[in-house]
Amino acid sequence: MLDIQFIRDNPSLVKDAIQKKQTGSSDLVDTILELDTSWRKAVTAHQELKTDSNAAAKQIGFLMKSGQQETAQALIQQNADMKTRLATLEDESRTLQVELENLLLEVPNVPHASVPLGRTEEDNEVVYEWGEKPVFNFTPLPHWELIEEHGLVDFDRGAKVSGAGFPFYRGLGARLQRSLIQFFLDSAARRDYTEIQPPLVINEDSARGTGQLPDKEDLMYEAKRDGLYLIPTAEVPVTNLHRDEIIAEEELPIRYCAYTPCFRREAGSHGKTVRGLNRLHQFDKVELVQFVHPDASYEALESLREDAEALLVALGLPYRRLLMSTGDMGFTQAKKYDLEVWSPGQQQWLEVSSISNFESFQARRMNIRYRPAAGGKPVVLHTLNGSGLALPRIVAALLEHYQQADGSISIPQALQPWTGFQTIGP
RNA sequence: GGAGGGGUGGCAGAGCGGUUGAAUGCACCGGUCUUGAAAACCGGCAUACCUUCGCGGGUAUCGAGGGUUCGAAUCCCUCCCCCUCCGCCA
Repeated sequence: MLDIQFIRDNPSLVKDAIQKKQTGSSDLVDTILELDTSWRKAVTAHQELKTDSNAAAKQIGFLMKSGQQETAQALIQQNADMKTRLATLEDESRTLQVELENLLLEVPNVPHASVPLGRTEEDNEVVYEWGEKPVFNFTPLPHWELIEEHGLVDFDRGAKVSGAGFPFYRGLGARLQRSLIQFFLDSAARRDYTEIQPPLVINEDSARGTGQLPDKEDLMYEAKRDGLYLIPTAEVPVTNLHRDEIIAEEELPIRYCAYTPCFRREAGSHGKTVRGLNRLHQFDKVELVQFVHPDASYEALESLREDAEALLVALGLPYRRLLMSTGDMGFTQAKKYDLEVWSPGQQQWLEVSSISNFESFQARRMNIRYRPAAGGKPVVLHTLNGSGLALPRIVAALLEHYQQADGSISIPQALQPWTGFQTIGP
């Protein structure tokens, strides 16, 4: 969420952000400012009365101790109505505060100046493209046919055992995916990310911290009985790792990588875009997360992006980088890139990474601050994250990209040290 | 899951109904002393919010929430977490 002080100082900027992000009416800002004024009035009134009552209590204590019971009793009588008046004022200010906080959660992050204005995904800008789309002297198959042919993933039995979108990977399919995970993690380690194995379930506070709650509860599987959610991405537990902490400035930047399965309900997804490995309820992902000094977050965004792109380059998979427009970038991000890999068997781009700078938006919700080395008050830091990378679509693109005329699939050289095999098939 | 013990500032650890945001020690920062350092001594050292042009003033916070009371870190209730023992278990 945004700092209330920032909204007080820059109401038109915030209104503008709401319009650009298409998250609702910018009247919200006026409502918030009015509420803020009445809240502050109520707080002041309550605190002033509380000052009086504290003074009276102190006085009574003093009288009691010095044996002046009667004077003390008189004072108690005199302030008999204090309690109810206090309770009324407290209720009032608390109600206003809760109302205000709820509205603050509805205000989206302000997009960075470099983000293109847009309404839909059509308005995202392709800012970079790498690699050549492969040319085949045969018709390339989509990955689900290659998978079927080589017995790499079993969708039907997954559907029997768990449901659609919960496949079994088997044999070389399982080994290929595991090798990719290992490759991604090892690459991250070389780039100074500390590996984390986080919990795969999170409590409500954590879901709120990264912005899954309120509003996006439909995204997550819920273990109602225990008040827990299955993680939709490692971003949630890993970013919450430092919730409610004050970090020494010298420790920044903090960089974490984590491999986890991710669980998403994906309610309402159907059709050919969800065929095969394109969209699953459970999928693997290596996530990169950074906690950085506010002055360094845009630099960090570019380096995080490079960390992800280096993986695609190493695998030799053609990809493009999209700079997301204001209308398509999401509620919590200030700036976001998507990386899409080319799927020759489907003749379409597949999103395999999403790389975002949240500035202080998440960190303020989570109350993550750093203590300036020069001394002074703690300052809210900046958080970023990006996939490095999401597995199933990489597997899909890799199978399709490296399929051979004889039906076999070759493994890119860079990956072979991890797989231990050079081909799948024939 | 059962029984018991406990959660206090960066850490350790007092306080167990009144003037306590909280003794003391350690750590940290500044100063005195010293050629320099150590030691010793002196001083400082939580967070959030409200208010003020500013100095400052105020409110809240002793795991979380609620209650009793003129007054709660201290008493009561609920929940969370940690430790010990028992049970179960990869």
